[in-house]
Amino acid sequence: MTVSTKIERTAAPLRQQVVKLIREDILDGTLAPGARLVEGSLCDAYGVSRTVIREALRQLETEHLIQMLPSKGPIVTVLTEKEIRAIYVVRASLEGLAGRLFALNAGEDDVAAFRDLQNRLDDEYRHGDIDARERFKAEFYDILLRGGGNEVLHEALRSIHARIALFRRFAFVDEKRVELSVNELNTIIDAAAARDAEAAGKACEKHITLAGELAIIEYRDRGVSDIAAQA
Amino acid sequence: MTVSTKIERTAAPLRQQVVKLIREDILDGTLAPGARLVEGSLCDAYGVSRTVIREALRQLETEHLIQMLPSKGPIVTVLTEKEIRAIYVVRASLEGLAGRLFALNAGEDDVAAFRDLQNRLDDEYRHGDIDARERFKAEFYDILLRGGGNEVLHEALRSIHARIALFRRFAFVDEKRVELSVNELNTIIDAAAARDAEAAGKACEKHITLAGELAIIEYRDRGVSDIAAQA
DNA sequence: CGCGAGATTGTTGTATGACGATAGTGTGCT
DNA sequence: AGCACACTATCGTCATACAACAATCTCGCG
Repeated sequence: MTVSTKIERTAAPLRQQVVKLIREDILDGTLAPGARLVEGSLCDAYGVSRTVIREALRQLETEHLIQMLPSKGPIVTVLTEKEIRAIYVVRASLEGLAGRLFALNAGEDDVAAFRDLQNRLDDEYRHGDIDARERFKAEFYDILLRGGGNEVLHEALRSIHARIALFRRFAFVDEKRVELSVNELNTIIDAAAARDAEAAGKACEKHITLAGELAIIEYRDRGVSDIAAQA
Repeated sequence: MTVSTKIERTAAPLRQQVVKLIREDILDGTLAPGARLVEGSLCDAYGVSRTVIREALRQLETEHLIQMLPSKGPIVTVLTEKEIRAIYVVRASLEGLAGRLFALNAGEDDVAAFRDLQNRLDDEYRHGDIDARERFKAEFYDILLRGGGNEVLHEALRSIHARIALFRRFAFVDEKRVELSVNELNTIIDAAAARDAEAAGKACEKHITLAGELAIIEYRDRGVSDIAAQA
């Protein structure tokens, strides 16, 4: 159980802080897919009672970040190739919707934010390191979804992004993919700013469809499936 | 706390049975939007410990079926008009995807099941009572999503359907809407059986967009918002 | 020396009781 | 009547306990 920080007992439901910490540890790979989450260890690691841990696990389970093996306990979710494909299909569709909604509903300030982002694309994304790219992409989605004005979609995509966080990172590593991404992002922003809902939607969808194909390739190349075996 | 059944202490995690029971009580209106869910009462009602109840609440909260009011406790989620709109927009998009996926991926047996359903459309849906229509629609989605072969989409739509279960019922009440639905369902099934992904997708999407408009009208007509006021 | 039965351990599922914090409610005093 | 204060209801959290079950280890027996 090698886990990042302990918890500071300040304010806001403890369990939410715990959920956040565990989620972060899963998303950044500290807790690898297949890793067991033993309640007792988590109590020690985060310094809270089993009650809190268990409730946090319940939530993470509902978010599909962990799976309960019957009479064995929770493990970090191990995705199969089929599941990854399925997720990317849904994700592509939802992000297509996000693109359309932005074009339809975004305020001028959102468009301006997109344009600003576009200006920083070269510095921060093309020439940035992995973390910079990740931050950039987070900001991109922030603007895209805020502009779309659909909180339900926002939440749904947040959930989906979390489920495949490990694979999303791959896209930031492959330099060839980064070049493609830059073009795609430019296309999306241009279409969105031009209020061309159809084009923006298609561009977003295509962007994710390609990302999905890359994710599958990476999934096969790297021994991600090995991790599953250890379970 | 007027709640349906007690729990029989047999097998399968108690909390899952409790989640199921509470969920059913919410979906069928036994627990109305805005109703408070007091842990103690739930313990009595379902005959389990607070531990179990609290974990169940955590899950229902993540599913958005209940909301936690800070320092007040959980209530059955009260949807605003804006949220309903947002949900229907996402739902329309996802069901559009479901239609396309069915056309692309369904096996001949799925198509046959659809055709069979189509034959029963008149008897069971057009001339059925509300419960019959609800069952029919459930079967429709079962086939549609099974044929699409995307479990992630299946799950996402299951969740969305649960969130607006109360509004979905409206569609089964309005006779004029039922006639429209019959046509739409016929269109969907025809397109899906013809493997016309584009047409099937569009038909599914349109079906839900119309349903969403009806839901909003019903939401305004009936004093659904009154319930929110009591919170 | 190997193998299987039984003991031991690790972990979850569930229950119980306790306590502080907080918000709502009621009561009594002015 | 108005306001302050005590009381109550409820949640959040903790600690503890125990049964059920699986995995593992051990020891005795062939």
